[in-house]
Amino acid sequence: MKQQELGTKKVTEFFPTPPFNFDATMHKPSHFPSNDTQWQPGVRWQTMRWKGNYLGLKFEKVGTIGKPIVRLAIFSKEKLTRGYLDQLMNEINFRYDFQADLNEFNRLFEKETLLGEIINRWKGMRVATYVSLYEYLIVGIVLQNATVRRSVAMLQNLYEKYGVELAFDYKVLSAFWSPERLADVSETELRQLKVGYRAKALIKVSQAFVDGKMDELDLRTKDKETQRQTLLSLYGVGPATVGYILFDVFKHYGELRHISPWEQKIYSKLFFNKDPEDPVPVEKLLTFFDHTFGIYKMLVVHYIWEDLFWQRKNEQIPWLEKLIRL
DNA sequence: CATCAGGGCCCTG
DNA sequence: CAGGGCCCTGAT
Repeated sequence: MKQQELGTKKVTEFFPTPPFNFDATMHKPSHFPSNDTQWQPGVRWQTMRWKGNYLGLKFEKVGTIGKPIVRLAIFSKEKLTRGYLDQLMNEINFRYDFQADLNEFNRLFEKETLLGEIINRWKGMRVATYVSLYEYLIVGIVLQNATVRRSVAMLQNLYEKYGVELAFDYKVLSAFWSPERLADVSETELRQLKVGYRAKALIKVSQAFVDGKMDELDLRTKDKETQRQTLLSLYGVGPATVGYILFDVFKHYGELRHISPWEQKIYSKLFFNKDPEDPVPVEKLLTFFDHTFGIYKMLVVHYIWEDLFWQRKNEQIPWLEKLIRL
């Protein structure tokens, strides 16, 4: 892997809408580990490839939940222009959902007996996506039909062959390749990285970004169903992957219409205290979420989901361990 | 040892 | 619209 030294540093600040929970926004314990990021309480490091530049980001918690400030150190090879920085800050505001208004959401659910407790515990948590749409698609594809261990290995292999290592703030973290880099490689070459039949999808998705068929900023201006159809037109991208993207990347808090078997078991346990061996039918779960949580249904699920995985960091949850295919 | 489903999706009939 | 196949791997 090539390495780049990011010696230039520029510090700036964000003012998220209150209430804002730094750690719950900047670290999602349910995500699988990858070498492009690192977190400790109050600090998150992240690599970023944006508009042709490689960047190292270091976010730090400065303010409080009620008066939030996020300090961001941006590391780059060359000095960045004012215009570039302004657009970068807009992009980060969007990806990390810093300007979200969750007042109505909080008001609607904070009084509920069990849910309210969870929402209050993580009050101000945002739907943060740390990568671009293209990069999220790559992650989505390596997740398909694989164990966590295998997905981690696939992404690692791809990083080693096509990615870049960025050295900044005394750390070395991996960063993504450009879509151009993958668009013309052979399927055989990719298959050597143990991605299996996903090779074809990785190439075709890359090509869609290169020839402009897929454009993240343009898609953001479209409505949800147009976004869905556009994403579904990508080879190797189906309803499951698109569901995650509409929520995580495009911030549709009510997007939930696909539930995979392991998620079904977890929801059955959490919401109905049903044994994973005998889960609630998916159709019933979907109707329940829709009727109870409406336009916020996936956001509610996200709070409960992350709460569960935060617990898992501290204590063993035996029934959960069985459902996570490591 | 074999078989099978899977943190899906495509293609066929 | 149902069902088989696909890279692999872990479970049975």
